[in-house]
Amino acid sequence: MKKKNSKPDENSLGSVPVSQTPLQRFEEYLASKGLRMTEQRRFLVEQVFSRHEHFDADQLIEQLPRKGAPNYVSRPTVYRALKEFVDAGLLRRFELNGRSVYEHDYGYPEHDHFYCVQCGELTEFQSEELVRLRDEIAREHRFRVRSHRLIIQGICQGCSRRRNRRRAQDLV
Amino acid sequence: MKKKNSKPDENSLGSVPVSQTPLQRFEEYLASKGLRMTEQRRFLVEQVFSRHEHFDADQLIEQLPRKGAPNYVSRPTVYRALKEFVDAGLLRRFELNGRSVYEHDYGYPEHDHFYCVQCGELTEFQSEELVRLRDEIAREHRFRVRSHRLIIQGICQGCSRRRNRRRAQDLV
DNA sequence: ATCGTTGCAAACGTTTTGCATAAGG
DNA sequence: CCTTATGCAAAACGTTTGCAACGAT
Repeated sequence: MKKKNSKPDENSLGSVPVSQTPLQRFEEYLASKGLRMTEQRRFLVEQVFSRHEHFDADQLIEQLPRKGAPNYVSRPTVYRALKEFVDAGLLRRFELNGRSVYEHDYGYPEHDHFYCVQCGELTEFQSEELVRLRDEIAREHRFRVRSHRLIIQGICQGCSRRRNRRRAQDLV
Repeated sequence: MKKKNSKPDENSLGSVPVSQTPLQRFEEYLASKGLRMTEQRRFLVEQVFSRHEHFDADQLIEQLPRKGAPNYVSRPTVYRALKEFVDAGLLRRFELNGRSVYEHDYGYPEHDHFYCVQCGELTEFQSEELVRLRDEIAREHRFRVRSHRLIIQGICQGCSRRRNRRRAQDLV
């Protein structure tokens, strides 16, 4: 699956001021739950926040050292850590084509996604108008909003152009 | 998973006039693809449209005759049929908690969902304003919309009340 | 008669689990 | 020292597939 992420401007809408690094925040979370900071968890936080991109468990594992190498982390530990990261508010999880996809949550502004059914690209967008409308709809239905997930499916600009070009050629 | 569906008024927004039954429409789809109408497919269309509710493959299979009984349909055939129903435009598919969930699409107006993280209830709502905003955002990003999927997570009115009541009791 | 469809069993890919060992606080 | 965390192997989960027998057109 391809991905593209233009990191939205941190100074614009929805951005939460970050006073701690993800690692510090995770340490705090662990402490509050009586859990422990381990080499593996520390390393995984580092890896996960080393690049801002959507990823699934397999993609993360691929970018990690292989079995035998220095910082090897086993598959179950990766899965367990991902769950903790979500609980700790570091990551957000959603589902796409039957697998779990993760993205940065901590210190990252609220946003939604376009999903191109042609090339599989997932692009972010932000809309405060959307959040306003969401809250208004929820209020009307007496629903207490925690969060939401919106994916707009269709054809991205790139694929749209490629498609038209091809269609034009077909006529020649 | 619990479900509740107040079927939105067919005369209101987004509703498409239905000139054929789901079965007729499916027959047309099959014919157009050179596929065949079988007892199993006919029976499954019937079952799927016998009640308007979200369901996953397992829930559907549970409501079907067991192995040995008259209208038994095997698990693989159910899965194959569900895929065909989606292709034929009878059903819409989405993912929730790692499994595929299906809902009526044919003749049913566009809508979105509230998902109560407390009781797992999935409730529908309609908003033409939302569709307008979606299209506007997509236009700005030169994205060609095919469809979208929005789930608003939070606490439903019922759970909200139950929670407050309990909290009030705790104070006594 | 042809070719799509079915049921079975077995495979699949992702995620989770039980358990003995290792290691953080 | 006590308890949580890890790695391993194996299981679990929802879903898909190969194939021989069946059935619609």
